[in-house]
Amino acid sequence: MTARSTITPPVRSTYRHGDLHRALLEAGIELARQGGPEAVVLREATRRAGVAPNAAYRHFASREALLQAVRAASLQAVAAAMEAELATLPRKLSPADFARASVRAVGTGYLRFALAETGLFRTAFAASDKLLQGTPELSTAGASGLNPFELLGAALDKLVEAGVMPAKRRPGAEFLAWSAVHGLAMLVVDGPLRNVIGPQMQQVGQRLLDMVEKGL
Amino acid sequence: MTARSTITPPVRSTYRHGDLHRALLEAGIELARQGGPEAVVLREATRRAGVAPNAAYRHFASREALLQAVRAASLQAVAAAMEAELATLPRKLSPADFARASVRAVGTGYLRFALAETGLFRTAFAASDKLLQGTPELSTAGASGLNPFELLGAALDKLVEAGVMPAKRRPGAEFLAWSAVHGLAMLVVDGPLRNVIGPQMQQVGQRLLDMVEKGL
DNA sequence: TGTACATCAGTGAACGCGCGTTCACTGATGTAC
DNA sequence: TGTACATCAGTGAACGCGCGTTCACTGATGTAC
Repeated sequence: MTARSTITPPVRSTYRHGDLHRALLEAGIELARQGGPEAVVLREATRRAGVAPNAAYRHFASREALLQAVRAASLQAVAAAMEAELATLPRKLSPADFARASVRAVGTGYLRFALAETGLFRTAFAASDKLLQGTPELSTAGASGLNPFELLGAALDKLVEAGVMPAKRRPGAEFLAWSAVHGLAMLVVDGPLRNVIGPQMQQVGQRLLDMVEKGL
Repeated sequence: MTARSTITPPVRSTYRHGDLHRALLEAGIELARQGGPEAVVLREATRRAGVAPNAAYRHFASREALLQAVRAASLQAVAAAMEAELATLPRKLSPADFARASVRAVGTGYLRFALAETGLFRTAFAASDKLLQGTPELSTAGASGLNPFELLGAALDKLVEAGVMPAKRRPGAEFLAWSAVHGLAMLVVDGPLRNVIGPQMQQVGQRLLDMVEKGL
């Protein structure tokens, strides 16, 4: 999938690199962007940073640790995409409309991100051997301080506050909305609908959000 | 994840294996069952069949070809799970209720399979390097002769026939229903909800199907 | 019915690949005196 | 202000691993005569 780097690494005049931690992380993010989580390869990251393979171990305990860091950055990027979509909402909506539009914006941001940054999307939400136990998975926030899951939760809360959604249906509603949007993203990005949908994606996405809005 | 085989391979008295094609396929399915698509490793399959590694090439052109065969078998198993669920429906429902129950059964079968056979589920719906172009992906049918996608389509057709769903909303409805169910499956099976949901899975699944039913 | 021979399933050995990781090291930095 | 020295970031070489795949082969089968 992603080829080994053939780029001449940045020549360094100093013995110390200066900011190898950051350089490795950025190389890792670039690898994930192009090839998803399995493309995050320690040796390739060091190659791109212009450094011996084992130098990475001064900054990351293992390949898995680097991957975790890349994953965290990916989640942050998902949150940012959602926030960007939320920021486009007109100010002068009624509370009910604003709440509805917020939920849509969160979903639209998610789908947009999945299509635009497939590799990072897959990295953000792929299974990790590491965190099999413990739950602080989604713990990386965007500018608002909220992670993707929390952004969705906040939008759903508005729905209740505005009286659009009965409070008794609120608990667990994140899982339902998230499932719908996540499923479409996975089918298109990584699954059997890669070639089926495509141009109609925008439209299908909006219909899906209609379904969620009506069905919640 | 899945360890190399330490099992003594079945001792063979004949020079010819007899049915190596089938043996390799079954070994591949077992590997996928335990570890998903990336666990389908040619050498391990030959080890389990008690045969030299290169013997596989008499029956499969490449590792990718074996993986395709395993994928086809996995899809067939998904279809079978759906059919099993459909078979439990009471006969004496009204057409409308039967149609609604059929859609639910298809979804329930999908979710059940994803939970019970995680590895096969992931294998069935993972991206393949091979079929990046061309669309005959889901072309493996269950006993009814329909593949999972077609089973869902048939259930939705019944919804229209019974007058539960307006015909104009029918086109593309597969994508919406499938997305919802697929998303929940992926989040739970391979994603960040692995540890969050779990016991409540049954209940969340039914609420999700409520949402789909109402939202379509 | 018996035998030569083509066919082809499975073997043994080897290839090159790239990976993660460990070891003992070297060289620059910056701090204590 | 100058110097000894501890610290620690990066190096060079090597390890073992398991993989997919290719090569020239060997042995059993079954078909043609």
